[in-house]
Amino acid sequence: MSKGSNTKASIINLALDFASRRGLESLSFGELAQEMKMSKSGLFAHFKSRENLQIMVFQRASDIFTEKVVKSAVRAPRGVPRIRAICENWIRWDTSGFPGGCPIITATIEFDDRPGRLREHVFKVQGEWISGLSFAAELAIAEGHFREDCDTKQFAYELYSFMLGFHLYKRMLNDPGAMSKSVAAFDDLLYRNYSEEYKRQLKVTENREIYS
Amino acid sequence: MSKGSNTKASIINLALDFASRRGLESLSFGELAQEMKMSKSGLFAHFKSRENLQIMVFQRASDIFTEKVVKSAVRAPRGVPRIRAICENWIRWDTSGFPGGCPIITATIEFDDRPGRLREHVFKVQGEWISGLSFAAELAIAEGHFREDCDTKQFAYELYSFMLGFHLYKRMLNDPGAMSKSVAAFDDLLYRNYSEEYKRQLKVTENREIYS
DNA sequence: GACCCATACGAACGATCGTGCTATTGGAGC
DNA sequence: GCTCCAATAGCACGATCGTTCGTATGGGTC
Repeated sequence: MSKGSNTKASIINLALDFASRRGLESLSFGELAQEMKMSKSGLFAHFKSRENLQIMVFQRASDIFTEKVVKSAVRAPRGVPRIRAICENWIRWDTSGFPGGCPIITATIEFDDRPGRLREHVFKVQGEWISGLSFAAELAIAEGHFREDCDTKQFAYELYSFMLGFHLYKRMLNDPGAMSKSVAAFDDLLYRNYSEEYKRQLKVTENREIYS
Repeated sequence: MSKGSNTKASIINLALDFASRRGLESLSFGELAQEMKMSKSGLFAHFKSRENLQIMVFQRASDIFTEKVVKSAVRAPRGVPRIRAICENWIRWDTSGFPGGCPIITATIEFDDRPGRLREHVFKVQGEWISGLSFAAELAIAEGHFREDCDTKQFAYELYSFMLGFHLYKRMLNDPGAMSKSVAAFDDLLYRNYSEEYKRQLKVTENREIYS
């Protein structure tokens, strides 16, 4: 632990910042060493190979993702509140925390046609995330928030698509309306899947708020 | 024209295949020269710099896009038919034609945080495309196909998001249901924006078909 | 036939790449 | 205080990178 692991963690965090901006393929030992003010070979010794470095950096990204987006959302009650928490956490994740936005999206586009260990990692993380979104929708059905006939896989696809759209509007187009467009899309997607019962509950709550 | 321009066009087409798989940053004169069976310096002479090569390759991608997706769709009648044509053309564009799928998406993620001439090109192309989607929705309103209160910019955002989702599901996840999920999402998005009048017309047509 | 200019080639440059090998260090455990 | 081992440094390697330069070549124009 201590010394060695500390610098290793620092290196990975630094590399993660680079990767979020210019991708995992842009990582080089030389550049990282210069930024870390240490020798290239000393830095290299921590990873044994470039591919290992890339994998560890991506692993770190997905760990932070699990912590900040998934685990944090699981604290919210099952059903719609949890799904809303997922959306909020995800937007925050892509907006702040990384200079270049969600490094997982970047890695996905980067490696979708590059066979190898890294692609397998990305594939796995993406698959689990999408399964998680579907599962959250299943829970929403179980809670009576979503319609019984809600297609949870379709829901996951549409929700994730809007997240990708946000990333594009925010990072490439610098659209100041990126957030409001995404929120509107999220809201509408949720509403389309609400059960009649849940809509009724919402109306009651609304009225209570209005007339209280 | 003739000799020189021919080889130059061949180089760009070859580079475009590479770029669709591994991105514009992965292009190197050495590799291209080897594949083209010509000298590195001979190939270099056509472009003067690597950045020029990347820009010309991206320009070529957007030219093909305009031809195969935009111009082809404009031949369809204004309104919903044209929007449907856009969706179909786009899916075909991302599915076939390039070994690694839409090179514009790849370039967008790659350069969204790399200031420079290339980023400006990508920004411009993306902006025009999204404006085009909004405009198609405006025409649909004018034709009476879409509701008067349709938010065309929101429509463009959602439509483009589903395209990004398709790219992800198809290329990274290899989901065989990518196409059906996208078509379902497109259909639903359109339906949500239909005017009452257009829905009525559709029902009549449906009935005619059923009872004819 | 002479000339010209676009096209391509070969060789070389400095830089950087990933990756080995061999010291040197410096702190923890005895 | 000594020993040991993990952490870091130094140096070198072959490869590839983008780019430059000088030179051939060969088809089109006078």
